[in-house]
Amino acid sequence: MPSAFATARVKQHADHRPRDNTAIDLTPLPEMVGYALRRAQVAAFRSFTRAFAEYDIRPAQLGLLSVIERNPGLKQSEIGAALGIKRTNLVPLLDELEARGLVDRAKAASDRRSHALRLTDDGAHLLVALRLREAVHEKRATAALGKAGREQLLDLLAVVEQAYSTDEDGVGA
Amino acid sequence: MPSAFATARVKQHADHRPRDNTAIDLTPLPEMVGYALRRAQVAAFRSFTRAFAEYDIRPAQLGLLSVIERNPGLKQSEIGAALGIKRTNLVPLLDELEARGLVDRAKAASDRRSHALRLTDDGAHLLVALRLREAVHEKRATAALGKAGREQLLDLLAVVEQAYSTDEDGVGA
DNA sequence: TATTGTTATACTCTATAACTATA
DNA sequence: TATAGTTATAGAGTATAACAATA
Repeated sequence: MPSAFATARVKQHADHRPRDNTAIDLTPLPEMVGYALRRAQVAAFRSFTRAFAEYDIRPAQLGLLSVIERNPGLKQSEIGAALGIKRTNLVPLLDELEARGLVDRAKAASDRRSHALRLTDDGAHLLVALRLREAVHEKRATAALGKAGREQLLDLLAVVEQAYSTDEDGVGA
Repeated sequence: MPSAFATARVKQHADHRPRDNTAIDLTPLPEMVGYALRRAQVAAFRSFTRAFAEYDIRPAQLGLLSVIERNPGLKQSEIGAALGIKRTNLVPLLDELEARGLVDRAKAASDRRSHALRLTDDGAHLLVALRLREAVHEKRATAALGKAGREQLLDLLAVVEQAYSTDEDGVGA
């Protein structure tokens, strides 16, 4: 998709946003940030699944492999906190990566309760391939958004995440 | 959160985006659109859950009630297509709304295979309250993003959804 | 034959409670 | 007592296959 087209659309506002041709009135859903986030996230997830089908890797798994490589020896609880995954849900994720021979759980010498996580050689090699595929996949977004649009989106998403996280009861003071 | 602060952050680029103080290197996850989408969407979902806890309403349910009100008499398959919900998964969702007396499934006269969906009076009344709460909840995003930032985000999300949907194998041509 | 709604089922993500072994 | 990892379990979203009633 040509970048010029994408750039033009980025400058559109609500009135010019693409409308459904289904004749079904979705008002006010398309104007809700949460709804738009959900639609985009589901589309991105499906695209990811297709792109990484040959490796049988899901987004959370790529995230784990990536963080473990950049931070070898980290404890499970630390990685879970960094990625927003509860330690209880991290267990089966790591079980699978370990069973596939991609990650190694070693008893830490300093604190024998915890595990020091590292990639195996297989894991490191696979991650190289995954990163290449990731770069191609990411270009999908960049091609449609434009470089500046993509950066802007990342900034706006960080603001939204922050706004909805700092939120005690969900409806403000 | 003051809008001036939000606007300032919107203009930041990758290098100035808020960094983790966990000392854990997440590179390159924060630069991936899919990862940022996921983080923001989960935060928005949790915020929604808190905001609508007293009504016991989830995002998908608000979407259904909203679309049914604006398009009374629609078939399940039509609503499912409009909201991106498979008809098989729509069944338990509508079952619950019907059991709570919010939605009515009537046999359509024209095609007796299908159901004409309508809100009950209770459903219509509840939706009024839900819309008020929704407006308050949505202000969270607007306050953090600014009006222009929010519109920009909606535009960018529409582009991303489109880009990842038009995508056959997830990695481009 | 095709479509509408349905049932049954499976997998993933998220969540809470309680256990174990260490600290 | 508190923490790290684990187990068990439950709820919700998404997915496919197959069935009955109707078109």
